[in-house]
Order: sequence, then structure tokens, then C-alpha cells
Amino acid sequence: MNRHPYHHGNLRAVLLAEAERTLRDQGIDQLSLRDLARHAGVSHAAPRRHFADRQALLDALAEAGYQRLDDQLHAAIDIAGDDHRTRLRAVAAAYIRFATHDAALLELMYAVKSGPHSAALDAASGRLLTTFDNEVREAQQAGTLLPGDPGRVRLLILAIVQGIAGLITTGSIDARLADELIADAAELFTHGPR
Amino acid sequence: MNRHPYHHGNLRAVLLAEAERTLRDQGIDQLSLRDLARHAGVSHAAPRRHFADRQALLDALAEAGYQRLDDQLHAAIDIAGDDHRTRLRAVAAAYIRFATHDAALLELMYAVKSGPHSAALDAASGRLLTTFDNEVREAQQAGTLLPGDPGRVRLLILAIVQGIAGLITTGSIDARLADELIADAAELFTHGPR
DNA sequence: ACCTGAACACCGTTCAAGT
DNA sequence: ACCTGAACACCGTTCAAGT
Repeated sequence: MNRHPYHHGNLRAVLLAEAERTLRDQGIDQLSLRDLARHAGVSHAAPRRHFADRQALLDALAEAGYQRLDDQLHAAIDIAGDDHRTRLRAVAAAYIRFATHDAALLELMYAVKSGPHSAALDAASGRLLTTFDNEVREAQQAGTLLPGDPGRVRLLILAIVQGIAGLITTGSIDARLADELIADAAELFTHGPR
Repeated sequence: MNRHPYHHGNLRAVLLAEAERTLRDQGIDQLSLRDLARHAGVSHAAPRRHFADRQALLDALAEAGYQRLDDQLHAAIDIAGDDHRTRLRAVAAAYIRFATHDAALLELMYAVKSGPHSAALDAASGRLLTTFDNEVREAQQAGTLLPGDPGRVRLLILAIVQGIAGLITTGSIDARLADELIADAAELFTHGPR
């Protein structure tokens, strides 16, 4: 609200928030440091104090994205309660919600992860993986999920959930059909096809 | 081989070939019209005759990508022979081979498909979908694939295949583990989990 | 019909200088 | 400690002019 709020140390946060909005609304191609600086009311060189280059900003966005996704999965798990079938579907639904609401961010998260990345990013994505792993392991122990190597089962579930999210993002299917596909997949992974 | 080969009508093809190479080796961010023109030995404005803007070049790359992927799937099917189990796994393997060899191109193909696109692109992606559909339908009729709405079964298979490809692209798994996951998925979709 | 060269408005990045 | 302003090397795009 001040005329000079950026001398008080919140420029970094303001830039990140605006970048996340632009990423969601206009895509990564439209994300420009100079544009962010203009929106924040600072010179085009000011962001340099907080992000060494454009990639550093993208890394920070990805790290925050992993953190937020993990938070949302945990929230979904907490609401779902004790039944493992319900929990698994809640996690899948929460992941797909994130993937469709922040498709460009999720893509960025994976792209950043496959290149060289910071320890902080690694920790954030590691937490997400642990969240997934725990659910799969517990569901298997409870007999809800089909048996087999937990690592492979987790990867298969991850693949199909991410695949369904991709179908929505590319406009191949709508949310209603996505729900049916999740139900089909859940059936397959918990009961078997017949 | 001539000093002036671009007055003979092959600049478009040369630009497309070089663009495909750059996309594969260096990613879409490094793909610049001016750079392509330099490599081809023409002025920076020359590509304009063949591609209205950068997006038009990307559209052309995507269309060629759909065509080539469809060709490779048909080749894999032809080699696989008559057994539907073998054919399905051959299609999945061919798709994943394309997805890992041309990850950036495949991403571009989906991105272009979700935005506004040309009739030619629609036709090319339509042919690919038909190839998939035929395999699923035939495998279902032969009793190889689990029954149910063919459209939903096709989408589920598409999701898991694309999901596995994504896991490879992001470096989460290697080719050996990918093969095991495909085998797991094939088991799931043809026999059921137990 | 196809290509060139100059021009314009945008980038990311760097760096001396300001407060 | 943080921000500014000028500068540099790159883009994509446009357009008059050349062959």
C-alpha cells in the first residue's frame, strides 16, 4: 500500500506471486522479467537482486509449486479419513485438480526437475514423492491395492494419474470424463478388471 | 550442394529439417527463426515466405511429427504380426520410443493441438487416433483386452503410455524400468492384476 | 516468385552509479 | 542492502526494395 514497498524486502515475494499468476493465465512464453518488474513498479534491473537470471525465477516457482502441491495432497488425505480406497482417489483427484489449474506450472516443475536443480527443489519434490509412497504402501498393507513391488505400483499410478491430467490439459477430455477414467483406473488397481 | 540452392524451392524443407534437429538437440527455447535462416545461409527475413511467423513453423513441425509417429506405429504393427497382445505392446513400445527420442517435439504436438490449429494438423492427429482406436477395438473383439467402453479403454491406455513416456523424459525412470512398467500395464489391461 | 536490408519494439543480462 | 539507467547482444516482425 506504501509508495515504496519494495525497499522493505518484499519485492521477491511480489515478483513470485505475479509470475505465478502470469504463468497460469498466459503461459510461460509470456513470462518476462521486464514485464514483472514493470508490474511491480521497479526498474527492469531490480529483480536481479533476488533472482540471478530468468531460470532462477523459474526454479523458485517450481520449488513453491512442489510445496503447494504436497500441502494440497496432505489436505485431501486428511479430509478423506481412514479408508484407503477413499484416500487414494482423493490423492488422485487433488493431483489432477492441481494439474489442470496450474498446468504450465506443473510442466515447469517437471522440466526443472529433469535439468540441474537446487537442493531445496530436490527436498521439495522428495517430500511429494514420500507422500505418494506412504499412501501406496499403506494401501498395499491394508490389501486395498494390488500387491507387487511398491515402487513399480507407485510409478504405474503416477503414470496414469499424470497421463489423465495431460489428457485434460490438452483438451482431449473434459472433467466429467476424467472422473470416469479415474474410477476405471481405481477399479483396475484395487479390484482388477473383472 | 549449389551455392544458391534456396532459389529452387527447397528452403522450406531445409528450415523444417534443421528446426527438427534443433528441437531435439537443444529444446524449443533455442529454436530461433533468425538462427535457422543463418544456418540455411539466407537472410533473417527469408523464412517469412514459407512460414508467416514462428508459430506457423511450430505448427508445421507438429503436423510432420503426427505423420511420422503414425508411420512408425504402423510399421511396428506390421512387424508385430497377428497376435493382439504382441501388437498392443509393439504400439506402446513404438510410441514410447518416439516420446523419448523426440520429447520436445511430442510436447509441441500436444501444445499445438490444444490451441487453435489447422485442418491439416487435425487430419494428421486424427489419423493417429484412428490407428490407436483400431488396435484397441480389434484387441477387444479378440478378447485380448478387457471389455468396456472402447473409447474409455483407449483413453486409459493412452494415459498410461503417455504417463510412462513422461516418467522417462523427466528422468524419473530409465528404459529398463520403463519396459517393466509396460509389462505391468499390459498384464493389468489384458489379464487383470491376479 | 523469392530473397535482402534497414527498421522497430521487444527481450535477458551486465555494470557503473545512485540512495 | 537494494535499486536505477544506460548499454549490449539477441529476438520476432514488418516493409520497401531488389533479382
